Amino acid sequence: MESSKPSQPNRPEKTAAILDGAMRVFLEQGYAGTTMDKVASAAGVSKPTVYNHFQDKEALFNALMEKLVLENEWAKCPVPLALQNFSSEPANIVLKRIANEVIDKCTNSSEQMTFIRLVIGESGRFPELSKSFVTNMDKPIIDALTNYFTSQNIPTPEVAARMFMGTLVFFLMTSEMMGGKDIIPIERDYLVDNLISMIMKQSV
Amino acid sequence: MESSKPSQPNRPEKTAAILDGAMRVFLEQGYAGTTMDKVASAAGVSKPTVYNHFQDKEALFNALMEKLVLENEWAKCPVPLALQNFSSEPANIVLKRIANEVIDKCTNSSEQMTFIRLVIGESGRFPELSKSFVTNMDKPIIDALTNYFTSQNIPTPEVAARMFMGTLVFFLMTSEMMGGKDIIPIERDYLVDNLISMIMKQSV
DNA sequence: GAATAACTAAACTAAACCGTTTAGTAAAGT
DNA sequence: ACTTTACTAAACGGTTTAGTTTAGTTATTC
Repeated sequence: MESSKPSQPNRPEKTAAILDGAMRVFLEQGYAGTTMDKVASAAGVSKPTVYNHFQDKEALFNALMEKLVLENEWAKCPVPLALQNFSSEPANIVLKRIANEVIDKCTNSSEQMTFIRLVIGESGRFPELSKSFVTNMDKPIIDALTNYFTSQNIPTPEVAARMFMGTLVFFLMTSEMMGGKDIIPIERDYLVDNLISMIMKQSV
Repeated sequence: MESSKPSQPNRPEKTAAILDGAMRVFLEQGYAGTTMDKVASAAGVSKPTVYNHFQDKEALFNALMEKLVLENEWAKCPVPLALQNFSSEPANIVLKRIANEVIDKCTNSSEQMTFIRLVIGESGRFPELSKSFVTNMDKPIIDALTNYFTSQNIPTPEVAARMFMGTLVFFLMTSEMMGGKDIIPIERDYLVDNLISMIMKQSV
């Protein structure tokens, strides 16, 4: 007789192993460069098992990306949290800690950078992925920064928030992601300190 | 007898046609997603001709990217040119024109955006490509802006230059490239005007 | 008008890929 | 003991790919 459940639950630990292996392969090979054999091998699992847990390559990719976007360290991020209870410390201290956390998170583990690279690289062929990224990663940070700059009496807080993040992202992209550290060098503390000071001087 | 030239010049117009077809395919399909049959077809050329003009897929990709980086509209860019002869107009007018040219160049033709997306997406597997991009595109702009801000008595001109470009790039990336226009919306003129005003207020 | 150089269309090779099937194993429940 | 469930290793079918070969075309040159 027909079994009523079209897709069985399978073993959840295998699902996790497949997603973990898929993450390593997709992140460094891109979508088209990833083969299902490599995924199965990286997951320590047989290929039919991969297809028992996920319908096809695209379904696996989407499931992985959804997981990475939602579980990303930036989402449960220090930025919104640290700014929510507008800490009583002076603003330049708070902002410097935030900036350093963002930069460290990208420079210490190459995974964050590789993930962003993949999202951007595939944003043409997977537009929903990049929109989900903006919704779950950029928007919370921009909103939190905007609120914080509002509380600090910065005249145009939405603009200040984008200047703050934009400067850090541009620095990370050119220096780390694109190997431009020695081409347009700038000392990290010098950039962060003066970025913060230029923004805070606007306070009325 | 052996012909003394291992690689004949071929017809230069065919070389151009191949590069043109390759550009269209590589830009929208990425490296791994591009097939040599699609390139030949897009170029209006037979596949053996492609291989007569370029040794293999990777050589064609590298030749195309080198050409795009060097011939890019940003390289012979309005930014360094417009700033070289520090025009006598007021700084906020000059900067606004620059900002609008950068934004327009990205929003009007999707090609610029697709090119940057490809460079970032492949920067892991083709690190020389992204370094060449930084050298030929980012560095001239940052240097020109730094010189300009120096001439305008902005205290930390290297930082101001990175804030200016970073804010614009972050805006373009989130709004246009990643489809975040409606997720974290901001009016373009509002952003540009206040970005410039916040930087120029630093003038001593 | 024969030789040459650059090209074309089409078929081909060898390898890789996606997704499936087959046969069999290990562990659990009944 | 027998069945069921989740898995494995290996192979397979059919497609796609990078790159080559073959045979023939066009145009120029001598």
